[in-house]
Amino acid sequence: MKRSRSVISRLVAHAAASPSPPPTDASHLDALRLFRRAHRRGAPLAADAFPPLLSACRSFPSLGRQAHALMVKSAADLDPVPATALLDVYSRCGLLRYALDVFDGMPVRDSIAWNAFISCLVRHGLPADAISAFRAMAVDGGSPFTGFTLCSVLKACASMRAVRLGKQIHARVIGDGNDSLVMATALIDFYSGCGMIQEAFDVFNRLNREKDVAIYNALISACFQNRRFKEAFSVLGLVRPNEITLTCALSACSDCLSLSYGKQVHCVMVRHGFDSDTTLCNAIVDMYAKCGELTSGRISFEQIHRKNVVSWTTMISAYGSHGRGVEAWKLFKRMQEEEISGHVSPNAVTFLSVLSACSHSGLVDEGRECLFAMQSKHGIDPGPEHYACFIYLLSGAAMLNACKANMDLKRGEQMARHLLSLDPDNPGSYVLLANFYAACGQWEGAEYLRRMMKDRGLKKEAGNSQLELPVAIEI
DNA sequence: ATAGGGTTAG
Repeated sequence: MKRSRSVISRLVAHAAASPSPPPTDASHLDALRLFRRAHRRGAPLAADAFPPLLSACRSFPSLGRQAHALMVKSAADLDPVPATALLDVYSRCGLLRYALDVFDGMPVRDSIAWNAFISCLVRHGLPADAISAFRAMAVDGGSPFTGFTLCSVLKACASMRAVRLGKQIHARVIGDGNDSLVMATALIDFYSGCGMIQEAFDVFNRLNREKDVAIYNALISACFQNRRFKEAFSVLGLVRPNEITLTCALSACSDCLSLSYGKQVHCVMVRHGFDSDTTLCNAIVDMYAKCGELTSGRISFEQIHRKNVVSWTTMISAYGSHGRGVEAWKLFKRMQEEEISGHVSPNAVTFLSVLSACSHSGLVDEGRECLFAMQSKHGIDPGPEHYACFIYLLSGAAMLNACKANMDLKRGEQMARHLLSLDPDNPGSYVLLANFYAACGQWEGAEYLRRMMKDRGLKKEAGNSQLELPVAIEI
């Protein structure tokens, strides 16, 4: 018996969909409150109540578990429609294990269930498993491939560089007469990922329908990924840009160090009022920093309304690569202070950026503190890259000390000069080099450096030795 | 109920 849509389903769907296109955390919360009220009054739980409820759970991952429990109680977990919605919630919340369990427990799997499963594997960086699932889907029968399937598998092919399979899919797409924009965009992205830029252009040019901004963005991004800057900029001129277009353009400006073009993109962004898009703002900060305008980067960073992890990490690594380790460290500290109100926690990349910044400035104690804090305070296990960075930091510090102890003037000078070129405005670097000369008995060199410091108006603050290196190394 | 284009490190 096919019942008409339950009241609870309609109510929740309505709340989740308002304001119309993009559901927000607030509208999801409204939907959840509505559901709870109806549920407490004893409204019957039909299977069709769950998909809209589960959409609302995307903003509150822990509730997905409770919805799952209700589904088991009402046997809705055996129905492929709500089960697929549940799988998708777990997938989007990063709960891979739960998502796989849902798929395993489904007695009936239609194409959409398979598609959601494959998409989940791709999203979690398991392209080989996604391709295996794709083959299993073919064997399974009764659940034919759809355009959704092929789009997800193309993404897996790009990360696996599975050119043969990707081309087979392309052939099938042509055979099916599927010339949708989404499919063409996925194909462009696939060819781009495999370094086949000409094939990407061919897909674009052979498409006989009106193109949208997403497919232009895919082509522009394809050009940049394959370092075809000239073509990228000429394609850019053909489209009315959105936030994503500008983000692509900015990462290219960072790559080819084109400050003048980057500034123009910044102007376009302001003119379009795109300044609330955090991803785009992050790209602006990065562009200024990579093009040498650290101060402009910092100003843009401060202006970001809703800073996320990437905003903070970008600014920290900007300081790091400019040899401003102390500034990077201060910003990292400030990030943790604002964490309480702003809910922005550092991630593994943030810690690597901090470690890297410390290593470029010889901040051994700070680096060590960072490495320990990531485990004990934030529960993130350091990966090999974190240890490698920390070892590099220790060895750099040990090296200069060794040069000093062995009076290895030539090697020590090389290293100290490198330090100076990284950080010419940091008085600590001059003092370090001067002390190194003094330790080696090169008094003229020491005097020369102190004079140079004075001429450049740099003063070393007493008791604030930024680059003091430890005598003994201990971990 | 499922699919396309974007930012951070090394």
